[in-house]
Amino acid sequence: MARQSSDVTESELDVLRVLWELGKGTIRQLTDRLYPRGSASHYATVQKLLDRMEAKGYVERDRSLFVHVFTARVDRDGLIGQRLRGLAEALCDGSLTPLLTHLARVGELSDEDRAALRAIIDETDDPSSSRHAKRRSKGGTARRNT
Amino acid sequence: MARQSSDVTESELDVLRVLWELGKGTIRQLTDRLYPRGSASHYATVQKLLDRMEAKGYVERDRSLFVHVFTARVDRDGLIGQRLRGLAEALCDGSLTPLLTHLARVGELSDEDRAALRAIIDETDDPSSSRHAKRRSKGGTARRNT
DNA sequence: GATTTCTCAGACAAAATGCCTGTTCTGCAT
DNA sequence: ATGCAGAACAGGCATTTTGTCTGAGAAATC
Repeated sequence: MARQSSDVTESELDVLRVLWELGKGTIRQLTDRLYPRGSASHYATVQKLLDRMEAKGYVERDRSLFVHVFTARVDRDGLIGQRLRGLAEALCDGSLTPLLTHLARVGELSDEDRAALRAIIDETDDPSSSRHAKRRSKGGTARRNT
Repeated sequence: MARQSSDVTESELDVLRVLWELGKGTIRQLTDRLYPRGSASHYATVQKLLDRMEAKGYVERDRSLFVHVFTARVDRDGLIGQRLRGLAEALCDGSLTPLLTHLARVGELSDEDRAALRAIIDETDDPSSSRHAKRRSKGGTARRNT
């Protein structure tokens, strides 16, 4: 009835952010960063968050030392991709294109953004085509939903 | 401690989808569509969902007739935008650009998609610039987060 | 050996979510 | 008019999530 528990929550995301920043860390290090002058409860809170994140596959735990060391198993871009895919699944029948066009249309783009975007499009383009070919082949490439 | 209740849930999204399809509808119509051969409980379920969606501002309720008629107050594109903005807020410091580049990079694009995207970029581009200007001004446009 | 620090297991309240049961009210047919 | 089908509304409930916290035990350090 409620959520299916596979997404990252806000507090878990806080932990991830610190992990991204530090590269890796123990529970204490993460706790100190998240709750300056934190109590023993906060330590346990972070621990529980890490437990759940490990279960969900978002962090890796190195148990070789007595003091466990945690590493992020997903980076920012990975999370972005995951959420975008979820969004596409929920609202666009699995296709990412509507999201892209929405952003291009409504997102405020700086000149740099536009230039970068054009570069990416050109780069991703079929290498056999010329750089700014407006339209090379008309049919063909089917949309994949996975 | 749980979610802040302003997002659309999965079941609510189901209701919205039917509303988008029909344009508008009574509770009974929506119930029939969502639960073919549904019982009285299903009717109440849909009603509760609509109540909550009205409270959140996602649907509008016409009380002028005895039988209330509901309309979606947000369309698919609106929801997409809302979620994209939330995503940007959570993961990209409010900037939509990383989402855009991610999609352009990883999203499978058909030739049509690419062409359409290029058209949008060109269209959104400052009219004073030439169509494929690689870089017109260097500084300038600040990124807005709202 | 004592103290500290860690891990681990479990409990807890608050909230969200989906579902269901009444109860009341309206409009219509008999 | 009166009874009845259907609608609105209010409230409750079970389940799950989420963030927090407690207590017990194991390991390390002094």
